[in-house]
Amino acid sequence: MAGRSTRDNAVRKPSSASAATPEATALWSPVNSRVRDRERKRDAVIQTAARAFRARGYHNTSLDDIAAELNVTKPTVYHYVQNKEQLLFECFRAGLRQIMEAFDEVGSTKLSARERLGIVMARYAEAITSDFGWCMVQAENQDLSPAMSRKVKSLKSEIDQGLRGLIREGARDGSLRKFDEKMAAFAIAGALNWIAHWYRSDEALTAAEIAERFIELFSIGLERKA
Amino acid sequence: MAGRSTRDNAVRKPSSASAATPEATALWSPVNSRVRDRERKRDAVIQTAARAFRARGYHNTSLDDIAAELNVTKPTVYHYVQNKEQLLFECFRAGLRQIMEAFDEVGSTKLSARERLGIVMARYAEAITSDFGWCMVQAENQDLSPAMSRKVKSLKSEIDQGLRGLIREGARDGSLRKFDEKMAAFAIAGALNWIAHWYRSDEALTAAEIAERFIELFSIGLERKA
DNA sequence: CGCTAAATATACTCACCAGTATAGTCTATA
DNA sequence: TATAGACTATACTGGTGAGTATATTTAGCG
Repeated sequence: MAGRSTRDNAVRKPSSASAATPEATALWSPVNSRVRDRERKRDAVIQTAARAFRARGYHNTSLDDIAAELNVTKPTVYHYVQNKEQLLFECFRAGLRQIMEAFDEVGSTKLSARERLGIVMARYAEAITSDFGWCMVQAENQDLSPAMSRKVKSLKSEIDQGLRGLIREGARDGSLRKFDEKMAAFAIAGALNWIAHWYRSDEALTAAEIAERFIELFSIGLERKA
Repeated sequence: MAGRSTRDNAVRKPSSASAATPEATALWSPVNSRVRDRERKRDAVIQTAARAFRARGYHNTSLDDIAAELNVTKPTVYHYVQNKEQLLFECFRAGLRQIMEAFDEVGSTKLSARERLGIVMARYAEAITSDFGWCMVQAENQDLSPAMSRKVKSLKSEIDQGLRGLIREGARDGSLRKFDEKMAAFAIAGALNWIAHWYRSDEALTAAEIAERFIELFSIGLERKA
């Protein structure tokens, strides 16, 4: 659908742009517009799968369902992904990427660990409320082959280590008090991941507002100051 | 297995206990020992299902699997539960019960809301680390028929309301500061529920120890006191 | 002992669905 | 305009697993 309409006007640029460097020419050559098109379609497949998985669950969504939502048939879906499992994995990875980006961005700043943790939590919440976020949380190991499961676990562990790292740094730079990193990271990740279970798009609060409250809660706690 | 061995010695008590009241006699009559036996077996089915679901996931566990683990065949399982969905629901309910009991116990004490919240959280953590706890967390709506889904939702909502209630009371009795109840309840429930995703029985910390740390975290937070 | 009901098993049905073999169609390009 | 290959569809296979029809055994009970 989106692919069909974008393809036509992208096709014949190269003939007029042959003065550019070979690399640039290659970028806009028809064959590469096809490649980009393919990627765009692939993304659409993954996005549609994510929405379907979130709506009905992974096991209750057949590839025929997904194909139907894309107005194509099953073999077309298989033309873009190897199998259903990989589809879930791609959804998982898309959600993960958003969170990893937050760590990357924040890693190159001079902010205190506490401030960085807050930023990561906000981006985390944003990611979790997306269709991909749902897949990230739900992509439980039992749905995946051992090989995929290992991959997922190691990627999830990166997030966990990122959180623990920030908490540890907070103890060093004095912005956070000393506390069992592992438990703190699990508590924060749990609270954030759980958003995927209750959040609906008609929710009164946005992801940013939810994150704001969570940050306050994990910062100063619930106990009344004596 | 368990059913087979317990049946034999439970069967012929009534003959020697016929001096008791009719009610007591009835309690120990063969027909009632059968009833109790049936319930015990049913519990065994549910317990086994919970363990299997936790180990391999709901959709990757067939009723043949469960039957095999009980050394019986599928129709026997169907003799104790109506269908697979109900099996999951019973597991869910077993986990839920433990948490509801915590609320009940704590409701009749004179403790501060903060103290009561701590006790509930500890029992909650305990429940979540059990096989039933896993089912409770995972029994997502997409696995259940609309009718069951509604039931599950309303039961889950009771827990949520219980948590919110304690937080609200804390603001009244001065043991907790004022804070968005809904978000606080979601954060706490999320952190606790998430335990089911990472906890393994060989975990260094017990459920009680995890709860202890979570309680501290949610009480005073991570921020270093200025 | 013989009847009744509970408990369990054998041996199916039926639907669903992941994945594929095969054959068309369209498009860029030589 | 002929060809290669990218894309998509039709129509299948094969396996799995929920649920059941039916028979058989076991245990209580008059």
